[in-house]
Amino acid sequence: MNILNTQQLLERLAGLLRAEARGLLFQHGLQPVQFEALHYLSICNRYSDTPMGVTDYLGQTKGSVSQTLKVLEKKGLIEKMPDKTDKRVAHLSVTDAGRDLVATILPSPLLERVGEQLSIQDAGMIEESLRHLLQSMQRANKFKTFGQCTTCRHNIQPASGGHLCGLTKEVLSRTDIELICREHEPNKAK
Amino acid sequence: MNILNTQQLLERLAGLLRAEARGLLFQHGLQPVQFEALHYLSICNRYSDTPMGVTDYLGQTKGSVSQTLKVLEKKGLIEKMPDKTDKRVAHLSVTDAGRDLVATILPSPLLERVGEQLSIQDAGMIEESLRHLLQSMQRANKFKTFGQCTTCRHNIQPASGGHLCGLTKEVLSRTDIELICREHEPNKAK
DNA sequence: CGAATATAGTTTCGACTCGAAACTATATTT
DNA sequence: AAATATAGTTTCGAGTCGAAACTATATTCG
Repeated sequence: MNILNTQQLLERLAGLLRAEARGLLFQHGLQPVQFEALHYLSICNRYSDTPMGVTDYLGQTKGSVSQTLKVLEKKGLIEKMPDKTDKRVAHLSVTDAGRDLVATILPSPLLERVGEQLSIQDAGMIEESLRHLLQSMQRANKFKTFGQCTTCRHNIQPASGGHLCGLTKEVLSRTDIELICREHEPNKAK
Repeated sequence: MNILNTQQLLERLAGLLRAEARGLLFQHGLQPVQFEALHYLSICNRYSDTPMGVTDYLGQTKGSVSQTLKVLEKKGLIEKMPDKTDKRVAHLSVTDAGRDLVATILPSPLLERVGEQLSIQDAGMIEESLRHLLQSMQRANKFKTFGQCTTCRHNIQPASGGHLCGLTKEVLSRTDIELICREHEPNKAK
């Protein structure tokens, strides 16, 4: 396998999809990250549809997410409702307009056109190849996702500030947590 | 073909590669887009190693690109040199430090490990699938492709041997044709 | 119980990216 | 020679994001 070539192919494929989404999103005045939040809210369960849920999913700070959600709400794509029992938490529901928007972006119209033009065999081979490759990459990582601490369930943020890895019990510097980790395990919805 | 599923696979694959690169890049204080510019300069030919070439490639404004290049130059990763004949244009060359940096990011260490573990047949099928899918998507779209001369309709191979660019009317060396070009336009669909 | 602490979320501020437009300098066209 | 086009830089304003301060509500613990 020509590694560089394969990597280039993957990146250009993903790049085409991202460029298409950016273009469609632009017509609605939305940023990619804002759409990611909207998409997440359209597929997450009722324990995960809160600002903190989005924060965990996106791996950003809650301050940034708060602003992202403000935009989505102002555009009428989501609605905020207080939790019945815990008055601190808010639940976010995607409006009909929001769901319509998600449907225009996903699945990719470009990829759909391609799918129609490919033969059944070609399409099957492509899908099988992608699945095989992803499996291999996960195996090469020993099923680890190599993410950053902000999205890792081992990460603990004590009141004293800074970060602590619950797995190694070590204090992590600002630099540490930007790096990807072999022990990374994604945060699960709470 | 399950479009949504295929799209998800592509995005997860690209996401793994991007997360890995982000982590490595952070150690050098570089943004992903800055590395993209550096990488482009390390593989483009002498008609394309200018600020405008980078601008076309990145799809940003020349103002933004100017700032990106300023960062790369300040870090000693590229060098600027005036064109011999046209005093308006500058050529950008990647320094040894720049090439070293590119080499640590590309090819992906993760993907390299995967390549070692796959069988020849599996690897070939994956690569072929990706190429097939990208071709289909590029045909369904009409994006700037920035490819090599071998796939460019400007490329002419005279009987005398060697290569000739039909656009610039210049003879191209063996190394020339390995580089990607901003003027690249794909050959008619095969 | 009440005080300390933890948690959900918002607001504010500063660093940074990016696009638009003004600007300089050189080439090309008419 | 003048008008126009092109390469590139600088400036400015809008937007994103993280850090930290802040509000409000829950939970823990002495």
